[in-house]
Amino acid sequence: LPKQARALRTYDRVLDAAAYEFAQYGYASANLQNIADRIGLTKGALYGHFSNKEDLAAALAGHLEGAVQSLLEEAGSTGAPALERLRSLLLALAVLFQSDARAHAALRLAIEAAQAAGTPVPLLDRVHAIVLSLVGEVQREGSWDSSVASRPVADLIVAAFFGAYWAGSAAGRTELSGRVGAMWNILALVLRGAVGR
Amino acid sequence: LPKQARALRTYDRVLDAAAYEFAQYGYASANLQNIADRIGLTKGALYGHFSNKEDLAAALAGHLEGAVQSLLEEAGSTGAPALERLRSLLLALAVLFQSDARAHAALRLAIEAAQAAGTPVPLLDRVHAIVLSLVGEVQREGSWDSSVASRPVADLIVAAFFGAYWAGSAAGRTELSGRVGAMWNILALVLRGAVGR
Amino acid sequence: LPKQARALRTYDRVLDAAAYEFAQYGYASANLQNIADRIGLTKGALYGHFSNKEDLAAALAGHLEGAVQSLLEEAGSTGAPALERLRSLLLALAVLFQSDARAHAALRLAIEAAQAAGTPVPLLDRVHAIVLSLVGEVQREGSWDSSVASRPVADLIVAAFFGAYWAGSAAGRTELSGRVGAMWNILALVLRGAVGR
Amino acid sequence: LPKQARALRTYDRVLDAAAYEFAQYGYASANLQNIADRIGLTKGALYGHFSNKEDLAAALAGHLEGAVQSLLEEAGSTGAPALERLRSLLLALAVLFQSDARAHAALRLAIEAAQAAGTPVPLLDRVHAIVLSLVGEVQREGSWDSSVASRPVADLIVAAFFGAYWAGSAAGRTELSGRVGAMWNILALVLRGAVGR
DNA sequence: ACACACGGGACATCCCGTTCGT
DNA sequence: ACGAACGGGATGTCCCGTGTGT
Repeated sequence: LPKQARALRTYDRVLDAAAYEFAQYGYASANLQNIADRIGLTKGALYGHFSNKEDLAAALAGHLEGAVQSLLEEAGSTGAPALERLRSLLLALAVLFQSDARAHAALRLAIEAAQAAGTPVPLLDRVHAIVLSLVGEVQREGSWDSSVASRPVADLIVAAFFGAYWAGSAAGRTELSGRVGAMWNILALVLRGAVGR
Repeated sequence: LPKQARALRTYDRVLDAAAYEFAQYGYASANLQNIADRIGLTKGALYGHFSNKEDLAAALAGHLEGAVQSLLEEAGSTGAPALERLRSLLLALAVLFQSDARAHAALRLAIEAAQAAGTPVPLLDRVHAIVLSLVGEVQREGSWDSSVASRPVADLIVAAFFGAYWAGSAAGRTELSGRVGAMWNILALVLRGAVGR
Repeated sequence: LPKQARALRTYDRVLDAAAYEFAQYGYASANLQNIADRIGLTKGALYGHFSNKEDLAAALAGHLEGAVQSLLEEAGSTGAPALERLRSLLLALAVLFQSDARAHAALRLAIEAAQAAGTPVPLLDRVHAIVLSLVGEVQREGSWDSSVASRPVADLIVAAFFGAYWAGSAAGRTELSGRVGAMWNILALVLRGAVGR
Repeated sequence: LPKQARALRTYDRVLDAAAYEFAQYGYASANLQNIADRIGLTKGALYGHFSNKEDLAAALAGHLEGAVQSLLEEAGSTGAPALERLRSLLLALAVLFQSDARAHAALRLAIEAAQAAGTPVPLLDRVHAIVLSLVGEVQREGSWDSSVASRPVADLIVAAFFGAYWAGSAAGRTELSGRVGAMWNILALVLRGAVGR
């Protein structure tokens, strides 16, 4: 673990540089030389902070894990109506992936790893489970039509938000949260409207 | 000529093997030796059909291009109500990416290339444009509420369908079209419901 | 496994070049570039024959293993007096390590590995066991004094012969078998002489 | 001064740590970080005492040089029968390499260097010369048969003792002097026995 | 036309030696 | 003076693309 103040800052700069590189090129094409160059370091200097390329990716994954964990816990609490917690969760995720380059990169790496291994993406599974649970609560609270199966609704929500992330990641991330907000309004409108029928 | 016939078959087998490799590992980590091994060929034989790795990817991209082109043209025709054409387009895309390994791989490669270049994915842009146009038509036809801005609706639809693709690609592609159909039902229900209010 | 005639020759040339490099510099300091240069190859070409540096060392070890195995089996047979078999074994080992560069290198690598791991050298243990057994036979046959403990005699023989190898390896290997022969004469003389007393 | 005293102690501890590392892994694979870790220092601190890796090895070599020099001078003196001086020299060398980790390491490094340079090991040459001289004296004193050529006898003795060192270094160095003593008894027995013929 | 071997180059890894800050 | 961070370079690994033989 780094002990000096400068080392902590360097560690962070390395992590950020790696995030941009991984997000742009993926794991295999990410170039440690580029990462070092981005912050004026040498490859040898990186080795003092991370023991190898995979370790860099793991650090990003840990960062994402922590950020998502707190959001999911917040969404699982009972302090607010389920509808509000669901909306907050989705917007918070949108803001996270838009503003936090490390989370952005870690998500890409997680998806790549899952595709290579032929396994589901753990993060998406967990988010889906929470969303599914919240949709059920919202329906029981009477805000949304209970006759609609909750699983397709959860599928739709998760797919839409992560799909927006992918589509938006190429188109420029600045507008992600705005578009996610607009999409949410549409969704909420129609799901609420379905109740009124 | 029989020689040409076998060559064509080999060409196709190479393309399929490359599709699976690219879909699983992405461009950079795809291994030409593995591709050759998948169909019992040697690397040297590959170069009789494709001049290099990029050429393989280009062939897959061309395949996807052709398949999508016909779907988009169909959606742009005027032979059916816009709502039906929109539904058909989305389901057809779902079936395409689920059943056609080459399209699946080409989509991943297109997204990777766009992310590396920092440009939008042309395919997604084109689909989005068509969907946006169709949503407008549906609204003008009175099937959906015209007071809702059509762009967020198109965003939602595109994001949801390609998001479902990504989420589903990890979770097993067999159920993709089923889930897409269910999601479509939800969307159509609520968008129609909004009209009824 | 290499299939073509040229490949077999190249494989052998690589093995020889590696033997000289490993024998001279040991495992860690052996340079694959040097090995390739010795036979006018590139490092990349080596990769077609050996998957990595350790694999090269393993091939040499396998070579030594086979050579020693046949010598030990010959020494364990019963076709000749034990004294003669013991003498033949030692001279054959001397000739082996003097004339076979691969065996020479493999022995050095085996010793290095054993030192790093803190374990005994399997090869030396096996030779010692055979020698100990043969010494016992020689004593029971009456050629050597039975009142002398056989273990120190075996220790002496093994130590002398492998020690001669080490001392001789630096001083030039050409005279190894000659010196070993002379040493053997001394040993046989005195051990036989002890009987006569 | 107390400062100097501590520095001397640290210097010694570094030397010991380096000895164990060099003895186990050889020069190339010895890791300065490991050496520092063994005694709770950092690499930077090492460079306060030694200017580089080679300097560390040179210090060990100097240590061995001094120890061997005194033994050889003792063996060259005329205060005792040659047979006794020869026996003492060999046992003293055995004890040295068994108990003194620095001497042990330095011997390995000396042998490695000689192998890399293609030159004989100076230490072994000097020991061999002394032993050869002593064997001649012993023969002239009438303790051993003069008709036996003294060079092979010296070869045998040197090879046996350094061979025992190598074989024993892997098998555990604790019993080295015991085995050397037993081997000496065998040698002395037979060489004396040869006289009796 | 295929199979195998080979050339070439890029990259991750690794560690020695130095330079900062404390 | 000690220790962490850093620079630099060498080397093993790996794979794409080309040749040579069958």
